[in-house]
Amino acid sequence: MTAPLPIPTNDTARAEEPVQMQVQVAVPLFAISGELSYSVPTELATQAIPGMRVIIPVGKRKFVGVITANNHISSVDGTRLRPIEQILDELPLLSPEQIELCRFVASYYVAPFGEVIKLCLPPGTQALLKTAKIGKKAKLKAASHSHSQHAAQSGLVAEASPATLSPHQNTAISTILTNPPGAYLLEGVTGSGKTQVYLEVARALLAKGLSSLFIVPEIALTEQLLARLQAFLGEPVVLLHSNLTPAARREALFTLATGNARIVLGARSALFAPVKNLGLIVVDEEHEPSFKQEESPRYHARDVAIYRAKLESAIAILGSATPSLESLYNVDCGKLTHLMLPERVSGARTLPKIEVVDLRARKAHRQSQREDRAKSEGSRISILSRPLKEALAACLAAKQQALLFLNKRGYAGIVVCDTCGHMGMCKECSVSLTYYKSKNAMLCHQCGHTERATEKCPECSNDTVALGLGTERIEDEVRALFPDARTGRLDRDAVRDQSELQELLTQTQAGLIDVLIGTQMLAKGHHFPNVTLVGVVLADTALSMPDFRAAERAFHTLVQVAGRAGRGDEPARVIFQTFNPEHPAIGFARTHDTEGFVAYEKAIRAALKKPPFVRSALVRVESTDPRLAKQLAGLVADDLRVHIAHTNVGAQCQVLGPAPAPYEKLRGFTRYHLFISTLGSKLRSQLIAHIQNMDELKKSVRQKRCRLIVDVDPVHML
DNA sequence: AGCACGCCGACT
DNA sequence: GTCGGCGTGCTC
Repeated sequence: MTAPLPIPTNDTARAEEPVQMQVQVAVPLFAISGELSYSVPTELATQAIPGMRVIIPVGKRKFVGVITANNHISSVDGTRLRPIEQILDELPLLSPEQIELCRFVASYYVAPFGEVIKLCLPPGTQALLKTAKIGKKAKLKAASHSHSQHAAQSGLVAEASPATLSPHQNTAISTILTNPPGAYLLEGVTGSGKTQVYLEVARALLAKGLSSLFIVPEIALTEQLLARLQAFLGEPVVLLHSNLTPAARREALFTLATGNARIVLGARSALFAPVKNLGLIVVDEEHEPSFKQEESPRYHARDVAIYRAKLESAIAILGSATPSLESLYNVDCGKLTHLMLPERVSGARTLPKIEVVDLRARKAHRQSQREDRAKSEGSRISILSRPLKEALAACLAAKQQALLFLNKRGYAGIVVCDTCGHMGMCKECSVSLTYYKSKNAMLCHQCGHTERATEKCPECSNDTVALGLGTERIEDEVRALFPDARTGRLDRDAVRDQSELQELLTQTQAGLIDVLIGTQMLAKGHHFPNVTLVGVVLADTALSMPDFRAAERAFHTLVQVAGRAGRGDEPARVIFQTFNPEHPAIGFARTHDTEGFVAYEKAIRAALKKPPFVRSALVRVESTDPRLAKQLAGLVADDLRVHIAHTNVGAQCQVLGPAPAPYEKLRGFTRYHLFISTLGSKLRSQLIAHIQNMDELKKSVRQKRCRLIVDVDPVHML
């Protein structure tokens, strides 16, 4: 075939040529990281608008893509392009701001653009189109209803404001509403009325015709906020989270895209929702690690929220009782305005007093422990200290409820032979198997592998012992100590889906459970008015994580768990059991001293050059071939260091590693990682681009001999 | 992810 | 001289 002849042109000649339209289309195809260009048949030219979905040919197959840009070209240039086949919408499904948001997320988090665009699309359409069938229902049509009609389609009536807002609440609300749209960190202890501030701001904006988007860390928390939003705003609220059926999700997106709802509540992915006239984005519990998506695109909802709010000239409010160091740093940089609600609203109790039980001191009470042991089921020393047991007894006697928190599932974390030391390990992951007494099984918390519990050592046939603590064991012990108490367990093993979770929460709130034992899930913002005792069985577990944020997370969790107590009328007690009573995360949590903890932790991060004082990225090489993973990670590190030396940026960055990841083996993949930190984000992008361009690495990735994972602003170091 | 292209050995 | 192996690279 001959090459197209270069056509001599000048502006006049070009202007006389027939003009044709060209569009850029984002294709949700894994290997295509950007957009592809297509010509638009003349009969469709006026209908092809950015934000609309189209069917386009790619190779021999057809896909649904999204038009991200359009421009006129000469028809001569256009002959090289394949034409789009069909336009699927009559109105853009994505706003220009949504497209720009996706562009930012794709470039900042180094994710394929098409993959990010998928976050905005209704389910189904992004898939490969074998036979291009898009139902009529799926089409976004120009028909629209007015808001007033819709609010009338529901019969909701807005509820009046509570008679009294605290002075601090009033100050926060007026600061937010009287200034040009800005980004705020709203810090307030549990019970200080943060939600009321969100509601008042949202209502004021609704009156101006502006929509609001509420993001919560997990689906379970949407329920209580949903009720308050509907009652207070008198508007239908669109729920958006990954648990929706495809049909429900589709309907939610189309309702929003056609401007038929103005209040959205959802989990992190709701940030990409097609909200019209956006006036406010609220990120509640902004310190929660679950706002970071742990698969591509690995975006952080809190940071994307700030970006989207800015893009749409909307207000952003990040709320927390225990703000992240990142947000406090952004306050120092002037990117966020700090608003405080320093006290609980009138009517709510003061924060509960927290007692720390030093588990080391129990050595002095060996004798009494032996007596306890004889009384309980004859096993090892009791997990519950005397003060916690006594508090539990008193709580139960008073017909009140108790929560026991332990961040470990199962009965015991390790099954070991006490003769030869053999330990039950997962064959696919470098972790020990967790013993479950109820299932008489051992299972891997990483990959789910399950095997029968071994009473005899597979190596030497002697007896094995189960060591360590888990929620299942706590429940066992509580039942043994208090046979009449009704216990419930709140963890991923006991509660498998949203409906089971809701049921357990309802039961607890109805007083059908006396002692609720659980993991993380227990700590989140649930409201338990009758809980007067919160026990943290072992505050140390979170501190031992191999992660520079371990102390911060431990502090957050402890404060949040403690905050579950004393939300009703009765005074409450909180007891932390620990082997490290003098650890700052525990000490500052004990006195609810966020400021003190932050000052302590900030100094450490600054000295160690860790986030939020530097920009970071975690680069991981994974392979089923352990040698290759190690070798490639080493190659990446060497190459990167040479590049840094050549470009003379050594003073502005740091490369740690390569090192085996904390879970060195996971689901059969051996994992090595590098931690990169830089002073600015531009240098970080450059270093990441350099890694992605390494020939040998690219080749191995292409041949599927390894995987490369780049996590920008990582939250978990695992 | 597919699918074509192209450069090597075994066959008619 | 031709068929087909799969390693490599592209998809507007």
